[in-house]
Amino acid sequence: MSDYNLKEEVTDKYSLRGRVFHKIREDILNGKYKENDELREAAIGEELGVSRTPVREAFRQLELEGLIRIVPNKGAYVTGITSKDVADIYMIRSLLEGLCAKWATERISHEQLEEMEENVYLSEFHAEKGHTQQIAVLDNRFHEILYEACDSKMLEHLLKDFHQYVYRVRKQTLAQDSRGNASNHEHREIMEAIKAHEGERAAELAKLHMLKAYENIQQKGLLK
Amino acid sequence: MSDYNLKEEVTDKYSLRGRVFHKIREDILNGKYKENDELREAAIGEELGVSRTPVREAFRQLELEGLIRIVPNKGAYVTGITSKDVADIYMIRSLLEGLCAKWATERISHEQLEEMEENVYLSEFHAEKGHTQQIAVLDNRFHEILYEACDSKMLEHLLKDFHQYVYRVRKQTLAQDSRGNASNHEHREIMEAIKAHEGERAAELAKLHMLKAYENIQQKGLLK
DNA sequence: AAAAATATGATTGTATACAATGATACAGGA
DNA sequence: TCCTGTATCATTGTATACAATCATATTTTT
Repeated sequence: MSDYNLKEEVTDKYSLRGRVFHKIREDILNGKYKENDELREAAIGEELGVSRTPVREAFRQLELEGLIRIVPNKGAYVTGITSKDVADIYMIRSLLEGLCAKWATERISHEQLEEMEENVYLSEFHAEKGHTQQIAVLDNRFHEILYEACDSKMLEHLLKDFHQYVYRVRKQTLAQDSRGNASNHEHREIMEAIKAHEGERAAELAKLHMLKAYENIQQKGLLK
Repeated sequence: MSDYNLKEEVTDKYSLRGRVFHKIREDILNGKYKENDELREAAIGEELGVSRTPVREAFRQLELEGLIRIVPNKGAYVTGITSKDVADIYMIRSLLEGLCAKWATERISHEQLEEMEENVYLSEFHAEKGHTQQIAVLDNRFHEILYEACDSKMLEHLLKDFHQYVYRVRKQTLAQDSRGNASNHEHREIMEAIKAHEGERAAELAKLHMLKAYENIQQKGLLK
């Protein structure tokens, strides 16, 4: 946040430093490194076949993203997400996704709208077949399309960061399915509101979509 | 934001790396390094009396904060803020400051409320005397108190980042005064709504406060 | 003279060396 | 036994050395 955090991802995605950064990040989000685990520069460097230098630089970035906490002269520790953090993020996201949907209504390109429609159809198809894995991927993509369609680098970056940040929690929910149908229906409604150029309705629906997603997480008792 | 960008500032504020980071950041926000300036690792390291290593690490963080843009194998360049960026940020901030004010209403401590009241009184005093410099400082502080009072590390960090990010633009507005009285009055209204435990009203007022601040920037033609 | 190829210098990227710091284990004394 | 001081070791912090890359200038070729 810090920062609105507006890093340039595209340019460095394939540089060595970029790869180290993305790899560690992925390992944290996927749960390989767990809450309060200590990350040692040398060990990770060795594992990735690089020296400590790029690892250290990646650590600094991960700290700013809030995934690790660096205690000077001591070490780097994976930060935990408290249930309050998750609650806060979903509340913040509900506002921002609403704004995003409103802007997207005005600014979405033809191609983006088509991909969104396709996404909704495909997701409904996979829901019938019970393909939870594909539904999860499509759910992620639906929101990404929305973020890109709002045509605001600031908002897009912010929402993508939050989206990733709660991934550790969401992973569990998505695996449990059950909300898949409801979620798909909400996606369809948002898409149709955007298609009909009803910005305010799209905003309201996107906002509600987030609040319901949070309720689901909460009810399932996925949070401590 | 990225941010959410949730760096740990306290722990490293006085480490060497931390100092380098904060110094460069300050130099950018204060305008010493201007839009599209190229920052050379060696030159800055020499100026600060350190080697390139801590400078590089600071660069990585500044990139994530969106203050500079790193082109691999080429260099680091100060990012410009477009007028659209500013517009987007103020729109986003209006939503988030609203949420912040609502939460603050429920969670503000006695000490924080007292400091806020004092802040409002002092600001009105300095406004009468025409002390623009003090008004600017108090204005910054008013919002910081609000951010801290909402008792959400996530939201606090996000808002502080945005606050800093638009500092480059706001500096000019604040120097021009003129909105000082209106702004002070809005601060007072927000404070009183919080004091009266009227969360929704505080939210609405805080939201409006942001939108008016943006209108002011826009009208003054401070943006390209 | 124009274009292409090459050489030169400056700058970033990475690895490594050394210094500083913190944690742990052990020894000595109360 | 418990506390304290010291030694040792692991780890991070910083500086430096070298490699890779890019921009520019120079030379060569047509």
